[in-house]
Amino acid sequence: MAATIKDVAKRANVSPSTVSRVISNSSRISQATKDRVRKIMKELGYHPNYNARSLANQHTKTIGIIMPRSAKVAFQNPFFPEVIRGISMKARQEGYGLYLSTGQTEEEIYEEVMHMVEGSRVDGIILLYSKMNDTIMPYLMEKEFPFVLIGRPYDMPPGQVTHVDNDNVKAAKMVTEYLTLLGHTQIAFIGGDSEYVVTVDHLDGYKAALERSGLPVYDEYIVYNDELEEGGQEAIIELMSLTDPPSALVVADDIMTFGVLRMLYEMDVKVPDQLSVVSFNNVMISELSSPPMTTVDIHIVDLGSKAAQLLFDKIKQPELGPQRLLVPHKLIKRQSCRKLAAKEIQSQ
Amino acid sequence: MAATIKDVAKRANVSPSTVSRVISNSSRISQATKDRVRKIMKELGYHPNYNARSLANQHTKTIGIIMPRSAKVAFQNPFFPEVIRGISMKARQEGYGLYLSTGQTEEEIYEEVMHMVEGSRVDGIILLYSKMNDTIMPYLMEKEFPFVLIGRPYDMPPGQVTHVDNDNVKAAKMVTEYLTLLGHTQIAFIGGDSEYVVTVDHLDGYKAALERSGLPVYDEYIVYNDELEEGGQEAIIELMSLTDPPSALVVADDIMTFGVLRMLYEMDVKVPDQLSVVSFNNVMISELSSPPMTTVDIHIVDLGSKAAQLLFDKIKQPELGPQRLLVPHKLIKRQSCRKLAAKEIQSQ
DNA sequence: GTGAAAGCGCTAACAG
DNA sequence: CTGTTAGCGCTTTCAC
Repeated sequence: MAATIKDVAKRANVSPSTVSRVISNSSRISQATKDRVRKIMKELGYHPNYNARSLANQHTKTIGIIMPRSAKVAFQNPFFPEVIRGISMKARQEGYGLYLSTGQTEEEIYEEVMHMVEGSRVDGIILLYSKMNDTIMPYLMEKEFPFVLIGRPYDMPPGQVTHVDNDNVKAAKMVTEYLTLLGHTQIAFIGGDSEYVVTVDHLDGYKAALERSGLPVYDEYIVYNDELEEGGQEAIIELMSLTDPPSALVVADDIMTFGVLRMLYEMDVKVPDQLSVVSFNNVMISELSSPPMTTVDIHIVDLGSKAAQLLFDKIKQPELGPQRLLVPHKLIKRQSCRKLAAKEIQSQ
Repeated sequence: MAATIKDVAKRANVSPSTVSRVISNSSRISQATKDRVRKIMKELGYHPNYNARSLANQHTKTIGIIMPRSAKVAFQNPFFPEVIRGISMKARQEGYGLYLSTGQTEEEIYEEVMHMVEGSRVDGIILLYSKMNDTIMPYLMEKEFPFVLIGRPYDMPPGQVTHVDNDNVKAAKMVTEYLTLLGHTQIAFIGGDSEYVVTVDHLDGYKAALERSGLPVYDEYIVYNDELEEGGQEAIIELMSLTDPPSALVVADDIMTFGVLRMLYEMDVKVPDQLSVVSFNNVMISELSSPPMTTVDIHIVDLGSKAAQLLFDKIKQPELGPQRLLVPHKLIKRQSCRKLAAKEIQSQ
């Protein structure tokens, strides 16, 4: 058995409480005893027992990370590893540990969260996704348990939940306008899973841009997909077999774009010559597509570390009201878009 | 404050121990009281406190996952998310939680592991990597703490540590031979970080294959890189600027291959016409490269779930000796390799 | 500046 | 089949 606080106490001829106080570096202990006790701790290889400590002082110094259901798809997407990296950096800095959800279905995840919360397994929670009809968030709110959302709450009175997000509407509007500025008028949209809030935001931005440019919104130009690359592939077939196929594409996600690009290659449509493509995220390998893709950098790591920061603030000062943080985005121009020549531009 | 076991006991007119027993579904409790107590638990919204439980029965039902240092590079590579997914599936099935390391340097990780172990934060540990001169493994062995290694122990008497691995030597030999069968005699090797055991295994296999085919091993044909795609790019420049450049490449990793492919494209060397490429891992997006890459599927998810299984076995039966599991690999032929015509084949 | 004692919430002998 | 009791290892009043 590992050495306990009592063993140290005995050896140092002090009481357990004194040892406890030197662990927490209390100011009411003389430097002399501190030194002596610490020396003994070294000798005995003493390490405080986390569970005992958590039990006694009612906090765990660990935070829970909730992945979306279907970790399969999730983990394939570099988005999640990246936000976790962001969280991880901040957590380490603040001395917190990370507890990962493993649930595969909505119910499993719900149960898991419940266990984390009611079983005092974690001090706070970060939700890595935001979807509609979510049951987790309402639960957390009702319990008044510290949590922060990465993304934007939906179906909910505003100003209630602490979250960090990109301005996805604006970003989508921006890329769509970018495309119109290049002369495109036939711009299609391939969204992600329509359950996720980010998808509705993208769509809103896309529509707003079209309207602003006086361009019509065609329903056939709007398709959804939730299966990442495979999804991207199906979507593109649908789109390109239209009688009036688009000359430009707004794609929800870089990985999906890989699939789109691949499919396009096989269909022998040249990017960007025949079709321009922009997407979102700027994941590491984005620059390695052929051609290198133009995409929106959403600063994923920041999303993670900011979320963690907000959570720690909340944990330390529970009286803090709901916070909201927007992390900026940035268009990364590479080689998947082309400016149309004047004569190519179709009139509506 | 959340309801405790005492609250339930009082309400149900039983003793706390009885409640405890219904939680663990002891066979010595009558169905009647079980039902009654469970009903009360529902009513009160009772959930057992994890820390108290862990403290009392000396186990945590959670396992630690140790990532290699430089989570930056690590997390970029889909390998890690994938093995975690494998672990995650098995863990959930067995009712275990996942605790993730966050350390960025060898020392930080060492400390973290120490805390996990000595602080009774986890019941066992999975090491996601195996490198030379590692300090973590010796520590774990000395403590006789349950752990399993993904990869192969190095610098260590064999049969000491439980691990799951691919036969990387054989896999590398296989792909190299595949290349020779296609008529290639000038085969270069781009390895990963030379500190990692997988890299030395790849190299061994590569060399063995060359020797077996009576082909010489050129030092200039062997380069290492640890920075994934960027590394891949540097490596390829070195190689192709040789007076006698290779006609085929064995690359350590799919993501690196993306970089290689990209660079090759820019240098205007055609794959597979001018250069054949094979790599390892068969990560999800591998099939989306241009051209789709030929690679070795190492069944990453299995690596993870098998490792978890071995760990749980070990935890449940500590007397169990060191186990070893090899997960099979499989060559996935796609379009990055070409068979040389008879007249193209260089004589040595 | 330090010690004694109670308690965090649960489990596990030992009784009965 | 169920209750009593004594911890698990640490923190934290309250004394002195």
